[in-house]
Amino acid sequence: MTIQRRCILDSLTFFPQSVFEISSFLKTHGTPVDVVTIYRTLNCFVEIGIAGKTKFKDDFSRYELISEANHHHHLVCDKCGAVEDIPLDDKLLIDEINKKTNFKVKSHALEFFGICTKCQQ
Amino acid sequence: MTIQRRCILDSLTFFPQSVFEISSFLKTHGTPVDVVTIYRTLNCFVEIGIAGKTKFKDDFSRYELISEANHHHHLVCDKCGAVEDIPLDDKLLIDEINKKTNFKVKSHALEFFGICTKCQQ
DNA sequence: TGACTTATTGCAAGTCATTTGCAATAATTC
DNA sequence: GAATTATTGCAAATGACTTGCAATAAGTCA
Ligand SMILES: [Mn+2]
Ligand SMILES: [Mn+2]
Ligand SMILES: [Zn+2]
Ligand SMILES: [Zn+2]
Repeated sequence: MTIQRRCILDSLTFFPQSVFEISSFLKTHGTPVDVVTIYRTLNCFVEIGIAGKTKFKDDFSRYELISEANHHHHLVCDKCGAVEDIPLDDKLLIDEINKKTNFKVKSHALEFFGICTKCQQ
Repeated sequence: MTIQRRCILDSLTFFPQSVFEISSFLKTHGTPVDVVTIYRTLNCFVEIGIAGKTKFKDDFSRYELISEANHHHHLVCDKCGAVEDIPLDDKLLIDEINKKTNFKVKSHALEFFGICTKCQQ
């Protein structure tokens, strides 16, 4: 556990952030960390299961904290790119899959694209 | 409408394929087309709404035909990468979102990861 | 504590999917 | 069929991400 790793961990949220965003945040909060270190650390966090990696339509990865208690899905604005967290009942869907196939579901990504509240005005 | 575009359109399926796969297919079927042309054509197809672009965990894009009548979702095998199409009733989820927020959903991607039938043996 | 071992950092350089510039070629228009 | 316009394919650029490696910091054990 190093200073850099602690800072990266502290800057993670349930809101998925890009490496660029994390890097900017750390720069303006007194502890600049090289992007390479951020990449390596986040990959490590994903492997040990404390962070999740997501990719939306733009093509860079976003990272967020993972917790069983906080399972949720994402509403992504097509206009401004804002991401909203939303808890959804995904049990029915998984039951449906189990009924129809014998694919063994281990994880899932439910993402909805559209226009956020702000951009509707 | 050129020969190349016709060939690319004909090689599309409801099964999402990578540019590499489409390129290989065209090479072994008498009509090699430059990958740049494939990229440009597929982007065009996506813009006019006849093709869909998907990204799974590996990081290259996959393209498939789109049709209202054939709306479906994907089961992606974590082991072999196989993709299975599955129709799912997503109405309830979207209703749930409309009830909880005023985000205006325009499209969605429901992807399930796990182990396919073959890889379970 | 301090010498020793091991893991992490940061820069530079490499990789790989995708995009862009541009001249040659093909399709469309008149 | 000549003139206009769009599409092709090569080479080169881009941009997110990874890797090599020497310097530095953490952890270990007397
Ligand atoms: Mn989230
Ligand atoms: Mn499909
Ligand atoms: Zn928005
Ligand atoms: Zn499989």
